[in-house]
Amino acid sequence: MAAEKPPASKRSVSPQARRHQLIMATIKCIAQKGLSAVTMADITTEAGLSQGIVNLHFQSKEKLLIETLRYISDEYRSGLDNIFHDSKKTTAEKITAHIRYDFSRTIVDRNKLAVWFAFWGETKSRPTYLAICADYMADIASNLTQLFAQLKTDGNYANVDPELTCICYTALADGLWLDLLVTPKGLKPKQAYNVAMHYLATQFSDHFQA
Amino acid sequence: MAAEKPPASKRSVSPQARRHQLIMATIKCIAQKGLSAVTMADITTEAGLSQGIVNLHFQSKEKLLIETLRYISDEYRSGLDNIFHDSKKTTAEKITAHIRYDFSRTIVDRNKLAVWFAFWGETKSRPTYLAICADYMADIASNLTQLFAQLKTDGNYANVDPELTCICYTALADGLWLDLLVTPKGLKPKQAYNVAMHYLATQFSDHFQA
DNA sequence: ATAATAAATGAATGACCATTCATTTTATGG
DNA sequence: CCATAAAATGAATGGTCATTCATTTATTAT
Repeated sequence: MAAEKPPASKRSVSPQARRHQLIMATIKCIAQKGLSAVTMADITTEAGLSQGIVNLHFQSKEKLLIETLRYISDEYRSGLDNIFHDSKKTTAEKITAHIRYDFSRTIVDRNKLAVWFAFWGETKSRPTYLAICADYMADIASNLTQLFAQLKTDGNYANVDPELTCICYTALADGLWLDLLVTPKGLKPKQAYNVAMHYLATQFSDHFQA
Repeated sequence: MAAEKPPASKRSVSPQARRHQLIMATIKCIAQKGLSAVTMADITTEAGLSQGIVNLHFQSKEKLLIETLRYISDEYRSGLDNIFHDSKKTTAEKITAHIRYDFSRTIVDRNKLAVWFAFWGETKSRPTYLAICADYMADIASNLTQLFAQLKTDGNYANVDPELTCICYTALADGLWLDLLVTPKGLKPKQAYNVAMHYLATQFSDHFQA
């Protein structure tokens, strides 16, 4: 049992894969029906599995929802961590990569955006959701502030306040995501990226172009 | 019946007042329990009224929710309209008033913020919610872009793109609201106001101080 | 006062839905 | 190939909740 890890298991799929499959179905269903209307039946049907499967793998609907939030949080955070720890990039390149990532296809996916905002809308009443969100936010803010502080030094930007710039950029990105979710006919990802760049150019004019 | 309008009616409260009372209770309940968990019983108890009252005044739960969204949309929009049409203010003063308003107690109320984000999180799956949001957003963007264009002319800001500045400011404000909702221990309304001003100062440096 | 009308109540109804669990299917070790 | 265990199924269960409506209460007109 503990003797060997699944060596190319022939079982249809591993429990871990099944959990992942269910999380994917959940994202799709929340986007389609809204967090307040998704049912277990919606999710299991979307996944092409039976009624009881969620309780088997996640114990309850609530736990599945929490794991879904954790999944998209972790996905986002780890993408940014890779950029932050990429020793081949300069500070300015890391910042550029960060913004590119923020408006890349992986992140600016309307299904996932719908999930983000669905959970954010419930954070006031659900401490668990809040804790997951606050956790990854603090982490990313810390990294980004560091990058801005570094560029301030490197580029002799006496007037830049790295913390302020981080708060402003982060809020801007959140707001642009909201725009992308709510008015898909209006703003496009490429434009959203340009808006973000426009702001950074006001702070680091020698490194970024509006 | 149609002969005279209610002349200081002695009825406990008018139907209109009762509807308002129920909308207020709904805002409070959504903030407390989240959109996905509020029940009719929660709302009617909060309002101190009976079970059936919502169906009497709004026909259904869904219609009450829509009216609630419409209420906060209209409240926000009308506040900004007053500022925009205030002939005693200069363009710069109107912009300042707009931002002050965006981060005033009336707007930055965590109960109302929770309601905004609760509905935004569902817009992808509910066309009616989307329509209400898109409507007031377009309206406000149009006014604000006009103000920025005017200030560009008045202040000789050759490099300012009024539309871009409007998109950027609007997204920034949305993101700051999210911060105020999600991390109330972190950002305070006054700071959020300062962040917004910091951005405007990058565009109109002779008129605004960071 | 009294009748007529409108507003409000809250117990009863029925639909919906998360969860359970006895049964079936599938995989693995001997 | 059989026995054992793990995974998956889906019908049945019970709880929750929006909605209804017969009844009660309050208001106005006569």
